[in-house]
Amino acid sequence: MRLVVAECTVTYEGRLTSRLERAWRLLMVKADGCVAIHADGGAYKPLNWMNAPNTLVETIDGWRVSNQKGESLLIEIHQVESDKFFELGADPGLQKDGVESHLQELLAEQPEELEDGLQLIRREYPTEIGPVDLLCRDVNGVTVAVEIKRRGEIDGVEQLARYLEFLNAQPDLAPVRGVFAAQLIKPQAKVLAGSREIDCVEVDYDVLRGVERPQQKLF
Amino acid sequence: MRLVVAECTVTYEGRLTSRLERAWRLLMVKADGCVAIHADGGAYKPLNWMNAPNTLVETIDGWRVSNQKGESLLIEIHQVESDKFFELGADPGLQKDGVESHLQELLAEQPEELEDGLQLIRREYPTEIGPVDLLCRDVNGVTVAVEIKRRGEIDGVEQLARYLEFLNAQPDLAPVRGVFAAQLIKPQAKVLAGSREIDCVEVDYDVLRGVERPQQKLF
DNA sequence: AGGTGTATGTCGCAT
DNA sequence: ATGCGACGTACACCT
Repeated sequence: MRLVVAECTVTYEGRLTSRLERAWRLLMVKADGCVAIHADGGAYKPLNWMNAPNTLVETIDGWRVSNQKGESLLIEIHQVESDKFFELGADPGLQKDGVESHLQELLAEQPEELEDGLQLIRREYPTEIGPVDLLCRDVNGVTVAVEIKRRGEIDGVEQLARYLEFLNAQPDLAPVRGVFAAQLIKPQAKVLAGSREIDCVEVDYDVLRGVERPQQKLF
Repeated sequence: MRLVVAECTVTYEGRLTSRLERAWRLLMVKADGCVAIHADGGAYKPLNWMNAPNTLVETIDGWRVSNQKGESLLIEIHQVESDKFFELGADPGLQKDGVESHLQELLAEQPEELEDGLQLIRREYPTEIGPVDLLCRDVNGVTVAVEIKRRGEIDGVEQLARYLEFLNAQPDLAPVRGVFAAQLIKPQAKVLAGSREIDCVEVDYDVLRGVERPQQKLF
Protein backbone atom coordinates (compact mmCIF):
# COMPACT_ATOMS: atom_id res chain seq x y z
CA MET A 1 0.00 0.00 0.00
CA ARG A 2 1.30 3.39 -1.01
CA LEU A 3 0.33 6.41 1.05
CA VAL A 4 0.98 9.87 -0.29
CA VAL A 5 0.15 13.07 1.54
CA ALA A 6 0.04 15.81 -1.05
CA GLU A 7 -1.46 19.11 -2.03
CA CYS A 8 -3.51 18.28 -5.09
CA THR A 9 -6.27 19.28 -7.51
CA VAL A 10 -8.46 16.50 -8.84
CA THR A 11 -10.86 16.01 -11.73
CA TYR A 12 -13.00 12.93 -12.21
CA GLU A 13 -14.77 12.24 -15.46
CA GLY A 14 -16.91 9.16 -15.75
CA ARG A 15 -20.27 8.31 -14.35
CA LEU A 16 -20.39 11.97 -13.45
CA THR A 17 -18.01 14.90 -13.58
CA SER A 18 -16.47 16.20 -10.38
CA ARG A 19 -13.73 18.51 -9.26
CA LEU A 20 -11.65 18.94 -6.13
CA GLU A 21 -9.94 22.27 -5.71
CA ARG A 22 -6.36 22.55 -4.49
CA ALA A 23 -5.90 21.25 -0.95
CA TRP A 24 -3.93 18.80 1.16
CA ARG A 25 -5.19 15.23 0.99
CA LEU A 26 -4.21 11.62 1.40
CA LEU A 27 -3.75 9.56 -1.76
CA MET A 28 -4.01 5.82 -1.14
CA VAL A 29 -2.96 3.22 -3.69
CA LYS A 30 -3.66 -0.37 -2.72
CA ALA A 31 -1.95 -3.52 -3.91
CA ASP A 32 -4.77 -4.26 -6.38
CA GLY A 33 -4.19 -0.86 -7.99
CA CYS A 34 -7.26 0.93 -6.70
CA VAL A 35 -6.81 4.60 -5.87
CA ALA A 36 -8.62 6.64 -3.23
CA ILE A 37 -8.37 10.32 -2.31
CA HIS A 38 -9.21 11.10 1.29
CA ALA A 39 -9.86 14.40 3.02
CA ASP A 40 -9.32 14.74 6.75
CA GLY A 41 -12.96 14.18 7.66
CA GLY A 42 -16.25 13.04 6.27
CA ALA A 43 -16.26 9.43 7.35
CA TYR A 44 -14.71 6.55 5.50
CA LYS A 45 -15.78 7.34 1.96
CA PRO A 46 -13.07 8.97 -0.11
CA LEU A 47 -13.78 12.16 -2.04
CA ASN A 48 -12.76 10.47 -5.27
CA TRP A 49 -11.63 6.98 -6.13
CA MET A 50 -10.99 4.57 -8.96
CA ASN A 51 -11.50 0.88 -8.45
CA ALA A 52 -9.28 -1.82 -9.91
CA PRO A 53 -8.62 -2.69 -12.63
CA ASN A 54 -7.19 0.57 -13.86
CA THR A 55 -4.05 2.14 -15.27
CA LEU A 56 -2.02 4.65 -13.29
CA VAL A 57 0.36 6.86 -15.23
CA GLU A 58 2.67 9.02 -13.18
CA THR A 59 3.93 12.23 -14.81
CA ILE A 60 5.79 15.27 -13.58
CA ASP A 61 2.47 17.03 -12.89
CA GLY A 62 0.68 14.24 -11.11
CA TRP A 63 -1.23 11.06 -11.79
CA ARG A 64 -3.65 10.05 -14.49
CA VAL A 65 -5.76 7.04 -13.55
CA SER A 66 -8.10 5.56 -16.15
CA ASN A 67 -10.00 2.37 -16.79
CA GLN A 68 -11.58 0.51 -19.69
CA LYS A 69 -15.04 1.88 -18.94
CA GLY A 70 -13.96 5.36 -19.96
CA GLU A 71 -13.64 6.77 -16.48
CA SER A 72 -10.65 8.91 -15.64
CA LEU A 73 -9.19 10.51 -12.57
CA LEU A 74 -6.73 13.32 -13.06
CA ILE A 75 -4.69 14.15 -9.96
CA GLU A 76 -2.57 17.24 -10.26
CA ILE A 77 0.06 17.13 -7.52
CA HIS A 78 1.50 20.45 -6.37
CA GLN A 79 3.47 19.49 -3.28
CA VAL A 80 4.28 16.21 -1.57
CA GLU A 81 4.73 15.99 2.19
CA SER A 82 5.09 12.23 2.46
CA ASP A 83 5.26 9.29 0.07
CA LYS A 84 5.55 5.89 1.70
CA PHE A 85 5.10 2.29 0.64
CA PHE A 86 4.08 -0.52 3.01
CA GLU A 87 3.97 -4.23 2.33
CA LEU A 88 0.91 -5.46 4.20
CA GLY A 89 0.35 -8.87 2.65
CA ALA A 90 -2.96 -10.62 2.14
CA ASP A 91 -5.79 -10.12 4.60
CA PRO A 92 -7.57 -13.10 6.16
CA GLY A 93 -10.79 -11.19 5.55
CA LEU A 94 -13.79 -10.06 7.54
CA GLN A 95 -15.89 -12.64 9.31
CA LYS A 96 -19.47 -11.52 9.82
CA ASP A 97 -22.08 -12.90 12.13
CA GLY A 98 -25.10 -12.27 9.96
CA VAL A 99 -28.45 -10.93 11.02
CA GLU A 100 -30.69 -11.24 7.96
CA SER A 101 -30.54 -15.00 7.44
CA HIS A 102 -30.70 -15.53 11.17
CA LEU A 103 -34.01 -13.64 11.33
CA GLN A 104 -35.45 -16.00 8.73
CA GLU A 105 -34.23 -19.06 10.66
CA LEU A 106 -35.81 -17.80 13.87
CA LEU A 107 -39.17 -17.03 12.27
CA ALA A 108 -39.21 -20.37 10.46
CA GLU A 109 -38.88 -22.00 13.87
CA GLN A 110 -41.42 -19.72 15.53
CA PRO A 111 -44.01 -18.63 12.92
CA GLU A 112 -46.59 -18.08 15.68
CA GLU A 113 -44.50 -15.02 16.64
CA LEU A 114 -45.88 -13.49 13.45
CA GLU A 115 -49.51 -14.46 14.01
CA ASP A 116 -51.33 -16.83 16.38
CA GLY A 117 -51.70 -20.33 15.00
CA LEU A 118 -49.50 -19.75 11.96
CA GLN A 119 -47.81 -22.95 10.80
CA LEU A 120 -44.83 -23.32 8.49
CA ILE A 121 -45.37 -25.17 5.21
CA ARG A 122 -41.96 -24.46 3.77
CA ARG A 123 -39.02 -22.09 4.03
CA GLU A 124 -37.57 -20.63 0.79
CA TYR A 125 -40.61 -21.88 -1.15
CA PRO A 126 -39.48 -21.83 -4.79
CA THR A 127 -41.38 -19.96 -7.48
CA GLU A 128 -40.42 -19.00 -11.00
CA ILE A 129 -39.84 -15.43 -9.89
CA GLY A 130 -37.76 -16.30 -6.84
CA PRO A 131 -38.06 -18.00 -3.47
CA VAL A 132 -40.76 -16.98 -0.99
CA ASP A 133 -39.12 -16.57 2.43
CA LEU A 134 -41.79 -18.52 4.32
CA LEU A 135 -44.93 -20.20 3.05
CA CYS A 136 -47.36 -20.84 5.92
CA ARG A 137 -50.93 -21.83 6.71
CA ASP A 138 -53.01 -19.73 9.06
CA VAL A 139 -55.51 -20.78 11.72
CA ASN A 140 -58.28 -20.84 9.10
CA GLY A 141 -56.31 -23.01 6.69
CA VAL A 142 -55.51 -20.10 4.36
CA THR A 143 -52.07 -20.01 2.73
CA VAL A 144 -49.84 -17.12 3.84
CA ALA A 145 -46.70 -15.88 2.06
CA VAL A 146 -44.23 -14.18 4.41
CA GLU A 147 -41.52 -11.81 3.24
CA ILE A 148 -38.83 -11.06 5.83
CA LYS A 149 -36.55 -8.05 5.83
CA ARG A 150 -34.24 -6.60 8.40
CA ARG A 151 -35.64 -3.19 7.50
CA GLY A 152 -39.03 -3.03 5.83
CA GLU A 153 -39.13 -0.63 2.91
CA ILE A 154 -41.23 -0.15 -0.18
CA ASP A 155 -39.29 -2.48 -2.45
CA GLY A 156 -39.80 -5.33 0.01
CA VAL A 157 -43.56 -4.82 -0.21
CA GLU A 158 -43.30 -4.84 -4.01
CA GLN A 159 -41.38 -8.07 -3.89
CA LEU A 160 -44.05 -9.71 -1.73
CA ALA A 161 -46.81 -8.34 -3.97
CA ARG A 162 -45.16 -10.00 -6.99
CA TYR A 163 -44.99 -13.32 -5.15
CA LEU A 164 -48.66 -13.04 -4.15
CA GLU A 165 -49.68 -12.32 -7.72
CA PHE A 166 -47.78 -15.41 -8.85
CA LEU A 167 -49.01 -17.69 -6.05
CA ASN A 168 -52.61 -16.61 -6.47
CA ALA A 169 -52.42 -17.68 -10.10
CA GLN A 170 -51.98 -21.26 -8.86
CA PRO A 171 -55.40 -22.81 -8.15
CA ASP A 172 -54.05 -25.35 -5.62
CA LEU A 173 -52.68 -22.55 -3.42
CA ALA A 174 -55.06 -19.62 -3.94
CA PRO A 175 -56.19 -17.66 -2.12
CA VAL A 176 -52.83 -16.59 -0.66
CA ARG A 177 -52.47 -13.56 1.56
CA GLY A 178 -49.29 -11.75 2.51
CA VAL A 179 -47.45 -10.90 5.71
CA PHE A 180 -44.57 -8.46 5.61
CA ALA A 181 -42.20 -8.94 8.57
CA ALA A 182 -39.26 -6.77 9.55
CA GLN A 183 -37.50 -5.43 12.61
CA LEU A 184 -38.66 -1.98 11.56
CA ILE A 185 -41.20 -1.05 8.88
CA LYS A 186 -41.14 2.44 7.36
CA PRO A 187 -44.37 4.44 7.14
CA GLN A 188 -44.40 4.52 3.33
CA ALA A 189 -43.99 0.75 3.22
CA LYS A 190 -46.93 0.39 5.63
CA VAL A 191 -49.11 2.57 3.42
CA LEU A 192 -48.24 0.59 0.31
CA ALA A 193 -48.73 -2.72 2.13
CA GLY A 194 -52.14 -1.52 3.32
CA SER A 195 -53.18 -0.64 -0.21
CA ARG A 196 -52.17 -4.16 -1.31
CA GLU A 197 -53.96 -5.76 1.65
CA ILE A 198 -50.70 -7.06 3.04
CA ASP A 199 -50.34 -7.33 6.82
CA CYS A 200 -47.28 -5.81 8.47
CA VAL A 201 -45.58 -7.28 11.54
CA GLU A 202 -42.62 -5.73 13.30
CA VAL A 203 -40.54 -8.37 15.05
CA ASP A 204 -37.98 -7.97 17.81
CA TYR A 205 -34.76 -9.86 17.11
CA ASP A 206 -33.84 -10.15 20.79
CA VAL A 207 -37.31 -11.46 21.71
CA LEU A 208 -37.08 -14.06 18.95
CA ARG A 209 -33.72 -15.20 20.26
CA GLY A 210 -35.24 -15.32 23.73
CA VAL A 211 -38.13 -17.44 22.44
CA GLU A 212 -35.64 -19.73 20.78
CA ARG A 213 -33.41 -20.08 23.80
CA PRO A 214 -35.65 -19.33 26.79
CA GLN A 215 -33.06 -20.60 29.26
CA GLN A 216 -30.93 -17.55 28.45
CA LYS A 217 -33.64 -15.28 29.80
CA LEU A 218 -34.57 -17.19 32.93
CA PHE A 219 -31.61 -16.34 35.10
CA MET B 1 -5.05 12.77 9.98
CA ARG B 2 -3.28 9.97 11.79
CA LEU B 3 -2.05 7.01 9.79
CA VAL B 4 -0.92 3.89 11.61
CA VAL B 5 0.39 0.79 9.89
CA ALA B 6 0.07 -2.04 12.37
CA GLU B 7 -0.46 -5.72 12.84
CA CYS B 8 -3.83 -5.95 14.52
CA THR B 9 -6.83 -8.07 15.48
CA VAL B 10 -10.21 -6.37 15.38
CA THR B 11 -13.67 -7.04 16.80
CA TYR B 12 -16.75 -5.00 15.93
CA GLU B 13 -19.93 -5.26 17.97
CA GLY B 14 -22.90 -3.20 16.93
CA ARG B 15 -25.35 -3.54 14.09
CA LEU B 16 -23.68 -6.91 13.61
CA THR B 17 -20.73 -8.74 15.08
CA SER B 18 -17.55 -9.11 13.04
CA ARG B 19 -13.98 -10.16 13.53
CA LEU B 20 -10.69 -9.53 11.74
CA GLU B 21 -7.90 -12.00 12.47
CA ARG B 22 -4.35 -10.88 13.08
CA ALA B 23 -2.81 -9.20 10.02
CA TRP B 24 -1.07 -6.00 8.87
CA ARG B 25 -3.46 -3.18 8.11
CA LEU B 26 -3.74 0.59 7.86
CA LEU B 27 -5.56 2.37 10.66
CA MET B 28 -6.81 5.81 9.66
CA VAL B 29 -8.06 8.38 12.16
CA LYS B 30 -9.43 11.56 10.63
CA ALA B 31 -9.72 14.99 12.20
CA ASP B 32 -13.40 14.46 12.97
CA GLY B 33 -12.48 11.37 14.99
CA CYS B 34 -13.74 8.73 12.60
CA VAL B 35 -11.69 5.56 12.40
CA ALA B 36 -11.22 3.24 9.42
CA ILE B 37 -9.31 -0.01 9.07
CA HIS B 38 -8.03 -0.72 5.56
CA ALA B 39 -6.60 -3.88 4.04
CA ASP B 40 -4.30 -3.64 1.05
CA GLY B 41 -7.01 -4.31 -1.49
CA GLY B 42 -10.74 -4.57 -1.94
CA ALA B 43 -11.60 -1.12 -3.22
CA TYR B 44 -12.13 1.93 -1.12
CA LYS B 45 -14.34 0.46 1.54
CA PRO B 46 -12.58 -0.24 4.81
CA LEU B 47 -12.92 -3.61 6.50
CA ASN B 48 -14.20 -1.95 9.63
CA TRP B 49 -14.87 1.61 10.64
CA MET B 50 -16.49 3.85 13.21
CA ASN B 51 -18.01 7.14 12.21
CA ALA B 52 -17.83 10.31 14.24
CA PRO B 53 -18.86 11.10 16.89
CA ASN B 54 -17.12 8.46 18.91
CA THR B 55 -14.68 7.98 21.76
CA LEU B 56 -11.24 6.53 21.17
CA VAL B 57 -9.42 5.15 24.21
CA GLU B 58 -5.82 4.12 23.66
CA THR B 59 -4.43 1.46 26.00
CA ILE B 60 -1.28 -0.62 26.07
CA ASP B 61 -3.02 -3.36 24.06
CA GLY B 62 -4.63 -1.25 21.39
CA TRP B 63 -7.65 0.99 20.82
CA ARG B 64 -11.20 0.83 21.97
CA VAL B 65 -13.54 2.97 19.88
CA SER B 66 -17.15 3.28 20.96
CA ASN B 67 -20.14 5.51 20.35
CA GLN B 68 -23.41 6.45 22.01
CA LYS B 69 -25.40 3.99 19.91
CA GLY B 70 -23.76 1.07 21.66
CA GLU B 71 -21.40 0.16 18.83
CA SER B 72 -17.83 -0.69 19.66
CA LEU B 73 -14.66 -1.41 17.76
CA LEU B 74 -11.89 -3.18 19.61
CA ILE B 75 -8.50 -2.95 17.88
CA GLU B 76 -5.83 -5.10 19.43
CA ILE B 77 -2.46 -3.82 18.23
CA HIS B 78 0.42 -6.30 18.19
CA GLN B 79 3.12 -4.44 16.26
CA VAL B 80 3.43 -0.94 14.83
CA GLU B 81 5.45 -0.23 11.72
CA SER B 82 4.53 3.41 11.30
CA ASP B 83 2.52 5.98 13.23
CA LYS B 84 2.31 9.41 11.61
CA PHE B 85 0.19 12.49 11.99
CA PHE B 86 -0.52 14.97 9.18
CA GLU B 87 -2.25 18.33 9.39
CA LEU B 88 -4.30 18.56 6.22
CA GLY B 89 -6.67 21.39 7.02
CA ALA B 90 -10.21 21.80 5.80
CA ASP B 91 -11.19 20.56 2.38
CA PRO B 92 -12.96 22.86 -0.08
CA GLY B 93 -15.19 19.89 -0.86
CA LEU B 94 -16.27 17.93 -3.88
CA GLN B 95 -18.12 19.71 -6.66
CA LYS B 96 -20.35 17.36 -8.61
CA ASP B 97 -21.95 17.82 -11.99
CA GLY B 98 -24.35 15.54 -13.76
CA VAL B 99 -26.31 13.96 -10.96
CA GLU B 100 -30.05 13.35 -10.91
CA SER B 101 -30.93 16.66 -9.29
CA HIS B 102 -29.28 18.57 -12.15
CA LEU B 103 -31.11 16.50 -14.69
CA GLN B 104 -34.35 17.21 -12.84
CA GLU B 105 -33.63 20.96 -12.77
CA LEU B 106 -32.92 21.04 -16.48
CA LEU B 107 -36.00 19.03 -17.42
CA ALA B 108 -38.20 21.11 -15.12
CA GLU B 109 -37.06 24.15 -17.11
CA GLN B 110 -37.40 22.42 -20.47
CA PRO B 111 -40.19 19.81 -20.25
CA GLU B 112 -40.74 20.09 -24.01
CA GLU B 113 -37.41 18.28 -24.40
CA LEU B 114 -39.30 15.23 -23.15
CA GLU B 115 -42.33 15.66 -25.38
CA ASP B 116 -43.67 18.43 -27.58
CA GLY B 117 -46.03 20.77 -25.75
CA LEU B 118 -45.42 19.27 -22.31
CA GLN B 119 -45.92 21.84 -19.55
CA LEU B 120 -44.74 21.67 -15.94
CA ILE B 121 -47.40 21.66 -13.22
CA ARG B 122 -45.08 21.02 -10.33
CA ARG B 123 -41.66 19.65 -9.49
CA GLU B 124 -41.37 17.18 -6.57
CA TYR B 125 -45.16 16.75 -6.47
CA PRO B 126 -45.86 15.19 -3.07
CA THR B 127 -47.79 11.95 -2.61
CA GLU B 128 -48.21 9.65 0.34
CA ILE B 129 -45.67 7.25 -1.09
CA GLY B 130 -43.09 9.82 -2.05
CA PRO B 131 -42.56 12.81 -4.34
CA VAL B 132 -43.18 12.58 -8.08
CA ASP B 133 -40.19 14.13 -9.87
CA LEU B 134 -42.24 16.19 -12.34
CA LEU B 135 -45.99 16.46 -12.70
CA CYS B 136 -46.89 17.86 -16.12
CA ARG B 137 -49.77 18.41 -18.50
CA ASP B 138 -49.50 17.28 -22.10
CA VAL B 139 -50.71 18.96 -25.27
CA ASN B 140 -54.12 17.27 -24.85
CA GLY B 141 -54.50 18.41 -21.25
CA VAL B 142 -53.75 14.96 -19.84
CA THR B 143 -51.71 14.78 -16.63
CA VAL B 144 -48.27 13.22 -17.01
CA ALA B 145 -46.06 11.93 -14.19
CA VAL B 146 -42.35 12.02 -15.04
CA GLU B 147 -39.75 9.94 -13.23
CA ILE B 148 -36.16 10.98 -13.85
CA LYS B 149 -33.10 8.80 -13.31
CA ARG B 150 -29.49 9.18 -14.25
CA ARG B 151 -29.54 5.54 -15.33
CA GLY B 152 -32.90 4.00 -16.11
CA GLU B 153 -33.36 0.57 -14.59
CA ILE B 154 -36.23 -1.64 -13.59
CA ASP B 155 -36.69 -0.25 -10.10
CA GLY B 156 -37.19 3.23 -11.53
CA VAL B 157 -40.03 1.94 -13.71
CA GLU B 158 -41.53 0.22 -10.66
CA GLN B 159 -41.31 3.47 -8.74
CA LEU B 160 -43.14 5.38 -11.48
CA ALA B 161 -45.76 2.63 -11.75
CA ARG B 162 -46.48 3.01 -8.02
CA TYR B 163 -46.90 6.76 -8.39
CA LEU B 164 -49.24 6.28 -11.34
CA GLU B 165 -51.32 3.83 -9.35
CA PHE B 166 -51.72 6.38 -6.55
CA LEU B 167 -52.26 9.38 -8.81
CA ASN B 168 -54.88 7.54 -10.84
CA ALA B 169 -56.77 6.83 -7.63
CA GLN B 170 -57.31 10.61 -7.32
CA PRO B 171 -60.38 11.60 -9.39
CA ASP B 172 -59.21 15.21 -9.85
CA LEU B 173 -55.99 14.06 -11.56
CA ALA B 174 -56.94 10.82 -13.33
CA PRO B 175 -56.18 9.75 -15.94
CA VAL B 176 -52.44 10.13 -15.43
CA ARG B 177 -49.89 8.60 -17.76
CA GLY B 178 -46.18 8.09 -17.18
CA VAL B 179 -42.94 9.16 -18.80
CA PHE B 180 -39.66 7.56 -17.73
CA ALA B 181 -36.66 9.74 -18.52
CA ALA B 182 -32.98 8.89 -18.14
CA GLN B 183 -29.65 9.43 -19.82
CA LEU B 184 -29.57 5.73 -20.60
CA ILE B 185 -32.43 3.26 -20.26
CA LYS B 186 -31.60 -0.44 -19.97
CA PRO B 187 -33.44 -2.82 -22.32
CA GLN B 188 -35.22 -4.62 -19.49
CA ALA B 189 -36.47 -1.34 -18.12
CA LYS B 190 -37.81 -0.43 -21.56
CA VAL B 191 -39.63 -3.76 -21.80
CA LEU B 192 -41.16 -3.35 -18.37
CA ALA B 193 -42.15 0.24 -19.12
CA GLY B 194 -43.76 -0.88 -22.36
CA SER B 195 -45.84 -3.48 -20.55
CA ARG B 196 -47.03 -0.78 -18.12
CA GLU B 197 -47.77 1.63 -20.97
CA ILE B 198 -45.10 4.01 -19.74
CA ASP B 199 -43.21 6.04 -22.33
CA CYS B 200 -39.42 6.05 -22.24
CA VAL B 201 -37.29 9.04 -23.20
CA GLU B 202 -33.51 9.02 -23.25
CA VAL B 203 -32.16 12.52 -22.68
CA ASP B 204 -28.73 13.91 -23.44
CA TYR B 205 -27.31 15.88 -20.55
CA ASP B 206 -25.05 17.98 -22.73
CA VAL B 207 -27.91 18.85 -25.07
CA LEU B 208 -30.06 19.86 -22.09
CA ARG B 209 -27.31 22.12 -20.84
CA GLY B 210 -27.00 23.52 -24.34
CA VAL B 211 -30.72 24.20 -24.48
CA GLU B 212 -30.50 25.99 -21.18
CA ARG B 213 -27.40 27.99 -22.01
CA PRO B 214 -27.18 28.09 -25.81
CA GLN B 215 -24.51 30.79 -25.80
CA GLN B 216 -22.05 28.26 -24.42
CA LYS B 217 -22.40 26.15 -27.52
CA LEU B 218 -22.24 28.89 -30.14
CA PHE B 219 -18.51 29.48 -30.17
C1' DA C 1 -33.62 14.04 15.60
C1' DG C 2 -36.12 11.14 12.37
C1' DG C 3 -37.75 9.99 7.58
C1' DT C 4 -36.95 9.50 2.64
C1' DG C 5 -34.42 9.15 -1.74
C1' DT C 6 -29.84 9.09 -4.18
C1' DA C 7 -25.34 7.00 -4.95
C1' DT C 8 -19.33 7.21 -9.47
C1' DG C 9 -23.14 3.46 -4.19
C1' DT C 10 -20.23 -1.38 -3.23
C1' DC C 11 -20.48 -6.26 -2.71
C1' DG C 12 -21.84 -10.93 -3.38
C1' DC C 13 -24.36 -14.47 -5.65
C1' DA C 14 -27.02 -16.49 -9.14
C1' DT C 15 -28.13 -16.84 -14.01
C1' DA D 1 -21.47 -10.06 -18.31
C1' DT D 2 -26.01 -8.91 -16.22
C1' DG D 3 -29.61 -8.99 -12.84
C1' DC D 4 -31.03 -8.80 -8.19
C1' DG D 5 -30.89 -8.21 -3.27
C1' DA D 6 -28.38 -6.83 0.99
C1' DC D 7 -25.51 -3.52 3.26
C1' DG D 8 -22.91 -1.94 10.12
C1' DT D 9 -25.00 0.72 3.37
C1' DA D 10 -23.35 6.32 3.69
C1' DC D 11 -25.06 10.75 2.74
C1' DA D 12 -27.82 14.92 1.66
C1' DC D 13 -32.00 16.96 2.23
C1' DC D 14 -36.31 17.80 4.33
C1' DT D 15 -39.65 18.02 8.24
